[in-house]
Amino acid sequence: MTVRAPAMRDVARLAGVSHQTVSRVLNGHPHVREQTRLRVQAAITELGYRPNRAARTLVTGRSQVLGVVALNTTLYGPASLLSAFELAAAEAGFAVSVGSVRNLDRTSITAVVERHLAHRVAGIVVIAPVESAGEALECLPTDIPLVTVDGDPRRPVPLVTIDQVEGGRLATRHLLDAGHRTVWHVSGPADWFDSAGRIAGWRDTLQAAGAEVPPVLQADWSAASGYRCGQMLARTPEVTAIFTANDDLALGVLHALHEHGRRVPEEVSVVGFDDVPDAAYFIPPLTTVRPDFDTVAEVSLGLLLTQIDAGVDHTLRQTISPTLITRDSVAPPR
Amino acid sequence: MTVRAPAMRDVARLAGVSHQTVSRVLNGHPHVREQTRLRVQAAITELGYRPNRAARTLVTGRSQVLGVVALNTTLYGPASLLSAFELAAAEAGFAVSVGSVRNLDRTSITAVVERHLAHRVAGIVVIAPVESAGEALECLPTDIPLVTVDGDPRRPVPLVTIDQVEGGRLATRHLLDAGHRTVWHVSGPADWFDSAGRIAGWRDTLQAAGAEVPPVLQADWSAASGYRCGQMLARTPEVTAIFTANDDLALGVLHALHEHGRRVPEEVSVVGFDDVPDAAYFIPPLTTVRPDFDTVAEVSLGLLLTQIDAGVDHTLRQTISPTLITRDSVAPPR
DNA sequence: GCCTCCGCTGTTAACGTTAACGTAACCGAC
DNA sequence: GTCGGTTACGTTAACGTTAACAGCGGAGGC
Repeated sequence: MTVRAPAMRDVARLAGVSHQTVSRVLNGHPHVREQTRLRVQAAITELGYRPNRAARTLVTGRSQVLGVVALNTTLYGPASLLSAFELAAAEAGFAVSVGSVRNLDRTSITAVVERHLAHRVAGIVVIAPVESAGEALECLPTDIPLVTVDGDPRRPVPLVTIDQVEGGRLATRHLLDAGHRTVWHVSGPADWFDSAGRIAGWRDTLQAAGAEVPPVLQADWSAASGYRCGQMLARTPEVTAIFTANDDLALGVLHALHEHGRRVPEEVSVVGFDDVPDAAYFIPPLTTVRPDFDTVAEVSLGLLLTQIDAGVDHTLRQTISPTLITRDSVAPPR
Repeated sequence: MTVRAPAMRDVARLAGVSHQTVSRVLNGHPHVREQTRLRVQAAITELGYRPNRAARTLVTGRSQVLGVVALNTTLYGPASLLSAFELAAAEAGFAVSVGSVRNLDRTSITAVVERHLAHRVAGIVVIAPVESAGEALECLPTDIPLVTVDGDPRRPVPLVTIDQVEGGRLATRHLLDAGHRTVWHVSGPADWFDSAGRIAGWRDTLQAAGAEVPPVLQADWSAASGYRCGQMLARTPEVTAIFTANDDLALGVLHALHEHGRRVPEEVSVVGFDDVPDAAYFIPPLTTVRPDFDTVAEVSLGLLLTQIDAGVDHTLRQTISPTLITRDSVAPPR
């Protein structure tokens, strides 16, 4: 038989005060005598008292929990983001409840959001950079703080995002600067905003330089699909420079190139995106674009917290610029 | 001014019943007339009513939330596990609150657990396969359902784990069967149980075969440290077979071998662990050991749920066997 | 000396849900 | 026709916390 966990009134009784005074001590209210505060704190530690968040949530109407809606937390990008966000939230005294979603469809996203809402989360972060996520957000109660990460740039929702366009530019410009006449692109799935942004940056840069714009090779985010695209690219002699929408795709491309005996970077240059920890040990070490996930996490948490505290919806959007990491996979064309 | 969210009594009033009847409908209790149930359900959808989980938690004493304590959710293994667990939990009607922890030290692990306890989580999963996590668990209230994943095999706590020893055996035996006289090992950090298990399996197999047991090269989990070990290995002519404790390490080793002009698999064979999605596109495609994270997630959730429902602590331990995935990085020695 | 204000503390009433119990109505058995 | 049992509800009382307000001293101003 387990005994009931100690509640506020038990602490109060032991300290010889009312439960309200205990509450005041716990919440750091002013107007509590130092001596009383100490007595209460002693009682708390003696009983091993832990405040019941559920009761607090019930009476205040808001929990100290942040809900996250994430798409595929197995990928390096989302996983990094989630981890960074969780750490930042913990520092601010918030717990994080993740709701992964298997599919991109609207109903499953809505279901996850509903679950968060039922728990009366203080705010929601949506890390689901696809069209359907934006749609699902449309028909949501507007009275809850919400931040979208890598979401739809056109939607009137607070948004913090990696500057995908800038990333695409960085990669493409780097290859052009190395002397390549044009750059081929292996993109991510069409419905991801990440893909669209990177394509836009790539295309812009090409056009601004007066270079020919080759057709986009569309893949998913996997090395396997990168490999398939890479096989086509490897067979096309005029291809000398490739920008892939992430590092996994780059690995697949690298592999296909290797199989076809096309040497990197001597014959073909490759630039990736993400700077996964492994990228420096690809063969050859991969030049890539590094998004700063820590900053994205901090900024999005900040946006969420200001909404929670002030109740204001600034409809801000913050853009974090990525940086180019140069390694050995780029060289001038022969 | 936002209006108060509808509560049970609002639904009850609209449906012309008592709030208790609404509760019964919501919880699927029997003894509710079909007609009444429909009236209530209609009222629920009309008002857009969402039950308040906090109130439920308060009165029942248990929330429908599972707490996870995880170490580094950026690594492929933990990320996969977490994602799989979250999906499984959602299906069972549970939300998942993650508590990442930056360091391995006991206090930070305890802090995360305390946070979960304050939220009155229904159960806790600890995915922190290091010594210090086990210690932190020692001094925890025993009245909360708890499952350890990849934890300390010696501790009397329900545990579900990949059979690390078997994985080490699988890899080593495969290399021995290919004709190698012995197998070198690049291990993970010393305080991880994963490392210890894989080392044990490797050593056992070597000894059972009467092969010489080379010294262990200890690394962390990163490709960078794999590369450093790989450089030493590459300079040692008698090395013909290497088993690395994960695929990232293998990538680093592969890279070092390539740099030193030692061809894989012609001169040196390599086997990894984890089967990350990229492994099939390493150069050469990596033979590796695949743990079944989905099963681990399902089993650990199952263990947790039986503890929650029955209140029993079977102190079970379930071991999930990994499988060998053969690709091109292994060949007979010359 | 009285009135006011402020620092400190206690009392009471919510918050929204479930558990426990009460109460009709109905049904079949004897 | 009474009795026990079942079905279909309603009533009341918790759960543990915070908010609102009340009270009670003592300090300071007139």
